[in-house]
Amino acid sequence: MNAAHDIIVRKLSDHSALDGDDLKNLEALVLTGTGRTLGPNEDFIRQGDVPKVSAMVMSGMVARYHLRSGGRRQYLSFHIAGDLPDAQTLFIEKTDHAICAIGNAEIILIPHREILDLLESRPSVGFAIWRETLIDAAIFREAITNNSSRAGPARMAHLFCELYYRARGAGIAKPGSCSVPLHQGQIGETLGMAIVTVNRTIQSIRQTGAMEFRDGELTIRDWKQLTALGDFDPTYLHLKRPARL
Amino acid sequence: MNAAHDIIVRKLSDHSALDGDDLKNLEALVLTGTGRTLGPNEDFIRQGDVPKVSAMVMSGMVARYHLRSGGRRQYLSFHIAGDLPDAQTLFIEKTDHAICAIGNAEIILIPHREILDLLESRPSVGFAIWRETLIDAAIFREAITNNSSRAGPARMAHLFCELYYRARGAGIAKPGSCSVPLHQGQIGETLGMAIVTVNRTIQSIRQTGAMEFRDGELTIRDWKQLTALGDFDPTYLHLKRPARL
DNA sequence: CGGACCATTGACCATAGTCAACCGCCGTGG
DNA sequence: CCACGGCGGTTGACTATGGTCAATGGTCCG
Repeated sequence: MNAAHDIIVRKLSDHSALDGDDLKNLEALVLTGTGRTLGPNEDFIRQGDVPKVSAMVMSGMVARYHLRSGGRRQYLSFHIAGDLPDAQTLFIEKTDHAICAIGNAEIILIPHREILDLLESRPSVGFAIWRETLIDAAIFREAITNNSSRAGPARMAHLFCELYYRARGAGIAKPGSCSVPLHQGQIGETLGMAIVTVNRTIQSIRQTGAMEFRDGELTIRDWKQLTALGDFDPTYLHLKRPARL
Repeated sequence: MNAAHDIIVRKLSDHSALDGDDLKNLEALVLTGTGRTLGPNEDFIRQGDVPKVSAMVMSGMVARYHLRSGGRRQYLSFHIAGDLPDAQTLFIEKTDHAICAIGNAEIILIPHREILDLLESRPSVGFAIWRETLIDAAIFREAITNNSSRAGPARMAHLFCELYYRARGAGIAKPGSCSVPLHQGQIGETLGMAIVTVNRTIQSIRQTGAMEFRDGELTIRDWKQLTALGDFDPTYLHLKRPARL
């Protein structure tokens, strides 16, 4: 695993112009963080919490989700190495959604106080983090469109396209495959589909030869076909350097 | 109509602590803006644009939407007086969604240059605008949950609850009603429902006596019943002062 | 070996989509 | 002034996608 400062520097300089002093301050910032290892399904933020720290994902995958009255979960987004899944707690006190690990994950927790101090002294670092939260919002918007206007197979294909593309961008994908440690039930709670429908839809896509998904591993067999099926256009991810695919 | 600086001061001080100098600078900021009047369905940002200004809504309603390949629209959010529907263009160059007016609307357009200068000189104003964009993101998250996990009537009730609650918060609702100049087809493109289903769902809710929706006017007949039907909890809107209902 | 959990399959059902027609209103133009 | 056309809303009949219910198999772990 890379060191924390490598991960965040890579992530933020991917889309923002940061000078040497900015980077030095960023490295100092992550040193103030404390590591934490999470097991599958373990929450580290619950709905209603008022956190005093924000997390950066070091390895594995974490997810944000709403807990509906009645107990149903709705997964909202997934986050991989370099992501800041709860940057919004800097300025929104009471969290309106929970965050848990999907599979095993490692995060570091950085005190809000340290981040806020850095925002005041180095505005360009603040703008870079702000931009991160804006890209998050773009991903949420795409999820609205995906879950509201695409039929089952396209909806699922789009999700897998996004996860693979982002894993590529983060440099944690193997050639033609990446880790997606989701269960079929969780995919259903992401796409708004019943678990049986998830199962059947995965099989129907598998039969087209576009991809495989099994045992937490996503394998791309035909990227062009998969993106066509999912109507996937990565513009909304706002990755400056397009991932090699 | 109120003056622009009244609207933005009201909006931002609703959830952020701004001192007298901050407010003075905000008022100066909106003076640099130019007004624009929009007709129904008129775009003022198109997908792929690289705008040099950001808008604040003065009156009426504007909407963000995705244009899918094939021409289908997916509405993502609606914005009323005081909202900043394209603040994200400050830090994300290429817009990934379009914005249009719903009904007649008035906006003012403020140059990015002026806003960015203010962010550097008055960080707390920047934080307030940042928080605005984070609340936007919370609304997007709720839309994911709404459109993905609620059945037709609940989904529609939730949308109307949000629109009324926000209109209340912005001070532009009448007692028990507010303007929602959407057509049934647009509601379908918001909730991911076919237009016939929208029509039937509106009628079924109307029959419960919870609300009326007709000719662009939303009338609340039984707020408690409507919120129960829509499973509506306004926490995610992060309005400090709860709107009177 | 038993139980828990996840994936898979089958049979049936319900919600919501498609297709099509009609109504009422309004603005335009003959 | 009235006829026409367009648009939004409404209704009906039919269809299909996807949900519910239920049972089975496989794997891992205690």
